[in-house]
Amino acid sequence: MSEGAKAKAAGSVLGRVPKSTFRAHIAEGLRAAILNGDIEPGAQLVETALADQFGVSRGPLREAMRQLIDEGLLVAVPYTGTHVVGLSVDDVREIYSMRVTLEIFAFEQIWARRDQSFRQGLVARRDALTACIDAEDDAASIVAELQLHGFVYEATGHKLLLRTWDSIRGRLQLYWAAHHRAHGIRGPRRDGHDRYVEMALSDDFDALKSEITDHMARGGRQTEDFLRGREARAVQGL
Amino acid sequence: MSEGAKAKAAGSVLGRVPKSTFRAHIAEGLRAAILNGDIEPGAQLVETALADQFGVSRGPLREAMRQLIDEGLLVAVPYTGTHVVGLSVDDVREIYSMRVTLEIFAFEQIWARRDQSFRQGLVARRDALTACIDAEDDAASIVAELQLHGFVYEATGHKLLLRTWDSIRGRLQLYWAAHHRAHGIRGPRRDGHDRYVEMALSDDFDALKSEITDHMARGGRQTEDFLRGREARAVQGL
DNA sequence: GCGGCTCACATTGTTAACAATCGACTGTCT
DNA sequence: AGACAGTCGATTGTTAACAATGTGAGCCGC
Repeated sequence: MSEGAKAKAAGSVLGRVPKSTFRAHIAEGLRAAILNGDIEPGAQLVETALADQFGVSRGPLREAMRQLIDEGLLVAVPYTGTHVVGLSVDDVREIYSMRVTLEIFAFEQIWARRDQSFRQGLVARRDALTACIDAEDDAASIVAELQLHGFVYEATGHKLLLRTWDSIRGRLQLYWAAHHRAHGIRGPRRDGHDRYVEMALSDDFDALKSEITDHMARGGRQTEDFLRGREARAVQGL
Repeated sequence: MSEGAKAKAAGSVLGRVPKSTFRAHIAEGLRAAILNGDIEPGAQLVETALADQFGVSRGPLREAMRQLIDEGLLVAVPYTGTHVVGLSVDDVREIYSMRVTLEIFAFEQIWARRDQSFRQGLVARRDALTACIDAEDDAASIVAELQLHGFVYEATGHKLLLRTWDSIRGRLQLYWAAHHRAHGIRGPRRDGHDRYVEMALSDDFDALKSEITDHMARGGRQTEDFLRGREARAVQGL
């Protein structure tokens, strides 16, 4: 994904050279498969089978898996196996509490530098998100919401902050995708983001801070409830 | 390092099984070599040479290098080479601004749960740090200071936060180690940390917040000054 | 003398075979 | 019947050879 961003920044007009390196393709494909739910949380990944499936050798595949491990989507224990990370309520709490802190920090960084292009970019992504919500396209709205929030992190120009957001985004998407697959409907509805963007463009930083806190509290509660229901159903199923 | 912590948690009395997996050893060795300055910032790392030096094949070595890349200590461009990350004042600013936010967040998380063991652990690490400073052992004091701050992150029990701290710690240590090698003396002297710990154990959260902000501002300024001097000297050297 | 081209070298990317380790099954002994 | 040791299969860790790519030197034509 950072490749795409780089290409766009450099001028996307000339059609993006393949740039080789299987590792990147495999990582992308695997990540998509996990977030799509083609591979369930907790499932084991066997290197030989995956290498066969992707049509490559185990070397590049292992490196791609290492990358997903660092992204927090996989967990590996030496000589025994690697699994897709499981879903837990604690993780959701950690993710959302972290998001509150990081996103307020992001706005602190950019607050005085919010220029026209920032406002336009934010509004454009808000509109894209509401369009997806109105079209009832859950998968697209997940991506759109991540891009809306991600835009703030990018706009700060804070590379370390953006890196940290990237390390969280994957797991957040994992939970949202699982929620979407289970219930079909998901996430705060459109007016929630309308208010968020409104505050982000206002001159009242404290109001934005409490809006972010509320926004995350709503999202976190929703995801936690989904998870608890899932756990209850799993116990019933046994 | 997480291995050591795990071994300690499991009971370090029985002398630590090698636990196999070259990858971890190599990563540890390489990281130490970089932080020691045996490999200078900006230097290129050649896989074959390193593999030869470590006495292993390129496979495990590549995976170890991938890990260091994810830690932000190396940068790689496909088919051309991988280098130790260079030192830049922007990075220092980012690291220290991030530290302010993360460390305040950490104390928010643990503030109401500061029990006896937390206080004792904090004081113990403060004492260890002052001992290293009094002994004028710079290398040890760098580690001690990282452990003092790291203890706060660990105490929160916030896995995602700890993970984020881990991703920053390496680069922070890189800058401190470079500073140490250049000047021989480094870091805020002991009373700075005395005050920090005092505030951390007090009941005035706002006072702690401003102490953290000041603490980081001092450290950041010091590191930035060192870097600017280094750059100036490099230009002069050309 | 200078710009572009070719070619060889250095380095990384990839592959397939081999070795080490873990988990479960089975058979035996008490 | 229960517990324990040995063994087998599955999976990951490791290795060395092979292929693809980028870089720079040297050469040629102008």
